[in-house]
Parts: sequence; C-alpha cells; structure tokens
Amino acid sequence: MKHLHQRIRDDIEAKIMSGEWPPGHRIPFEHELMAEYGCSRMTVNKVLSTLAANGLITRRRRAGTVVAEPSSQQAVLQIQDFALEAARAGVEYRFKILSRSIESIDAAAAQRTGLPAGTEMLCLSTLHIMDDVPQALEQRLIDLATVPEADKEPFKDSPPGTWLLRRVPWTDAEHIVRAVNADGAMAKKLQIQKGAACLMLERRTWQAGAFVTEARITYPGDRHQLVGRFSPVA
Amino acid sequence: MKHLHQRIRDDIEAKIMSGEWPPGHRIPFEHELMAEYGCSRMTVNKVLSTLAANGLITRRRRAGTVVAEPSSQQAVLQIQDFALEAARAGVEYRFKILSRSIESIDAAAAQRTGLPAGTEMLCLSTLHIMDDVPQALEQRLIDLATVPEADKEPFKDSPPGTWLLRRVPWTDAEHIVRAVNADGAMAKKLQIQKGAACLMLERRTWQAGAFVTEARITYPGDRHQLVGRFSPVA
DNA sequence: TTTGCTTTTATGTATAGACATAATTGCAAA
DNA sequence: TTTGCAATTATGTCTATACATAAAAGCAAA
Repeated sequence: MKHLHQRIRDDIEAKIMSGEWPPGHRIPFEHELMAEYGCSRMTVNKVLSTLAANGLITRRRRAGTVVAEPSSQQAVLQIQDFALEAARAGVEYRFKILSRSIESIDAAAAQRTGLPAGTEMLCLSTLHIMDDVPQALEQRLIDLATVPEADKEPFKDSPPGTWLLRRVPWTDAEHIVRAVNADGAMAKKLQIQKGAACLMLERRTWQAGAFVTEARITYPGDRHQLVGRFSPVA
Repeated sequence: MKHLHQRIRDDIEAKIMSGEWPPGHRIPFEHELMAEYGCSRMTVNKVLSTLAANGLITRRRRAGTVVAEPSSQQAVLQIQDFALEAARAGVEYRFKILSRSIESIDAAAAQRTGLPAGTEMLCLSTLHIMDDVPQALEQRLIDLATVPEADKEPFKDSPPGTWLLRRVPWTDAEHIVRAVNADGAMAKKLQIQKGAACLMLERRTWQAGAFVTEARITYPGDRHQLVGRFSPVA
C-alpha cells in the first residue's frame, strides 16, 4: 500500500485534472480531509502546502483552499502532462494518435539512447490539441524491453506521455531544446506556416539506468516559450 | 523576526549560492541543524525536504544530505560565458560591440523588469564571434542605478556578460527561451538566411531584489541547442 | 575472499497537540 | 448608514515523539 500522503495527493490531482474540480472550486477544509482519510491535520497540511507550492491550488487563511485559476506561464520544461496543464489553464484538451508502429531503431537513435541498433521500439506520433487548435506534435519511442505492456495499450484515455508517467516514473532525464523551421508535413499537422520557427524539446528518460522513452515534442514558436527560474551554483 | 523555517532555508541557500558549500558538500545532519537552531527535527526536515524537491540538495537515507550537482542550471549557465565556452572548445573567440547608448526604458521593458518606465539603462548590442563565424547576437540592458560603474566601462577585454558576472554576482534570474524567425537585420549580422529559426534566450537577473540586467541572446538554430539534465519534481 | 547476517544510522512518514496569524463575519456604537 | 471592534475560523508554523525503511558498515561463517 502506498503512503497516505501520496494517495491524498493523487486523489486531489485527479479531481482537478478530470475537471471535476474546476478552477475556483473550493477544496475540502483540512479538517474535512483529515476526517475523510482518518489522519492528522499535519499530513493533510503537508500535501496541500506542496500542491500550493506547485501552483495547482491557492490557499488563503480563513477563506480556505481553492483550485488555482489558470496561470499564465508554466515552465514548459517541467510539463510532463498535457492534460494536467490544460486543466490548470482551463482549456479543453484532446489528443490524436497520428501513427503507430513497432520498429527497429536506426543507428542515430541507437547513439542517442545508448541502446544497440535494432532494438525494437514502439513508435508513436501524437498531436496535442487544445481548444481545437493543434499545440504540439509529439514523436515518441518507447522501449518495449522496459515497458512491455505499452504494446497492448490502446492510448484511448490518456496520451502516451501521461500513461507512461503513471506507469514508469523516471529517475533521470536528458533534455535538448532546439529551434527548427517547420517542414511541410509538420506545418500541415500543426496548422502553421511552412518555415515557421518552432521550439523542439527532445527528452529522453531512464529509470534506474534502464532506458524508458524518447519524446520529441515540437511547439509552434509563436505560441510557446520555455520559462524557468534558476539560481547560480558555483 | 522571521520564521525559523525561512531562516534555516535562507542560511543554507546562501551557503550553496556563495560557493561556500560546493556541489557534493555534505550538509549537516538533521540532528545537527536541530541543535544549531534549537528546534525540532520536523522543522529541519521540512526545510530540507523542500530544498530537495527544488533540486538544490540531494538526500539519501543513511548517507545523509549533500549539495546537488548542477543540473538544470548548467543548461543555461553553460552558454553564459562565451569566452569560457570557446576556450573549452578550443576555438578562437572575439566579440564586437555593435552599438552603445543610454536610454530611458519603454513601457514594455518596464513591465518586464518591474522598474518604473523612464529608468535610465545602458543599452548594448554585442556580436559574439568564434573562429570568425558570428555565433550569437546579444542585446543587453544594464541598470545604471545598480551598476553605475558600467557607464565608464569600455568593454574592451571582456564582453558585457562576462564583465557583469564578475562584478555583480546575481542571486535570482528569470529565463525565457523562444524560437523566432530571424528578421532581415538579425540575419545579416549573424550571416544566416532571413527566416532561419533561431533560439532566443532572454535572461533577467537580480541581486538581492535589485534589478541588474536583461540580456536577449539570439543563436542560429542550426548551430546551437540547450542541453540540460533534470530530475522529476516531487 | 566472498557471501550472508546483524547492527547502526539518517532520513521518511506520521501523530496529536499547541499557539500564531490573517481574513471574514457579525455585532455594536457613532 | 457607516465605522470600528470582537469573535470566529482556516491556515501557518512548530514541538515532541514514534515507528518505518534504506543503506552503509561491521562482523562472522563458508
């Protein structure tokens, strides 16, 4: 059995993600959650404090806790989950699997992932759509040796990224951010001009040394930017 | 008097940022901090847990707590100092100041920096060149209220970024990364095709709350990328 | 030397209670 | 009606304690 702390957190996140608790919705008071889960207030408080620190909820003394209003800019590098982000921003989200196949990786992919060439991977191309506007094109490889159950997953309810994140939490990731000019095929899918500048985020993740997945996500440059806060480290 | 929790946090962050505790340095055990600050372990634990969630420190059972290796920071910091990067890569580096003036900032810049419109800033446009190929165009604002000596600096030996970093170490920074199509002027300076996708890194830095500088650095997308390692956010 | 066990230790999670603080609500006086 | 004070209430911070757990270290048997 999982830790209570995680269970409470998952429950609340799920309610917000599903839209059951829209932005502005009042979250049960600490003493209510405390009764519901049969735990101490400190436990509930730590969960809610963490969620507040992550910007998912807003807390005010006396007034209580509510689901946070759509925030303007999120650090895209931390965005793992389009559905959650969309819920947070208060927009309708859906996705479309454009293609799906199992292929042996080529030399370039082998180099990138550190796996032998010829390893079989599930290849998925997914379009992420918010408010009927294509927002990102995702090209993903999933290592079937690490995640064999992906082979049978239809990806009906959740897009590959969300599904994977729930199934295989990653411990290490490598990110590369590039600027690219959209080629014809990409421009058509994203409904942008051919040649338009796009941000391409390439992310490879590992779990305890085992390769999990590679995602190359392309965002139209006129609508997306990465935002981050950093502190200098010597 | 501030909350103890915040004081402990500030102390540790200061030690890490100043370099007094470099990456890998062991942080005092919870019971040591507990004795030092005369508080309970829970208080110390919450501080350290938060810092760990933010990626500043790494905790392992039994082994203790250490300052985290630079990860996400490196992505952006890596390309902060062109001279250093060039030396590391073994290429010849030089820079050229294209323009220099003192101007009152407009409304948009005021919005971005949080300063009143009309504040006087030193405006510099710098081209970074490696092996005789333009690699980046830097457009920089320096707050003369915070760094008055910049006014008299000729920027002969070091480009503005390097000079500033040595003079005014920053404590907070905001980064934005965009993909943009190069316009005519920019393409000419960088010797690339008009419309070519470029990475634009916008960085604003503060020192102890005082605004220091804003830099907008544009890199041709075919030659540059950001690389970073990240860990999942708790 | 290697393997397997036990101990030690530092962090992880959780509890029950206490007082502080900010903000709303309601009541009362001007 | 408006202003101002007091009560209420939900969150914020903190304590002291307890047991769980992962990992390193030490020890002993094969």
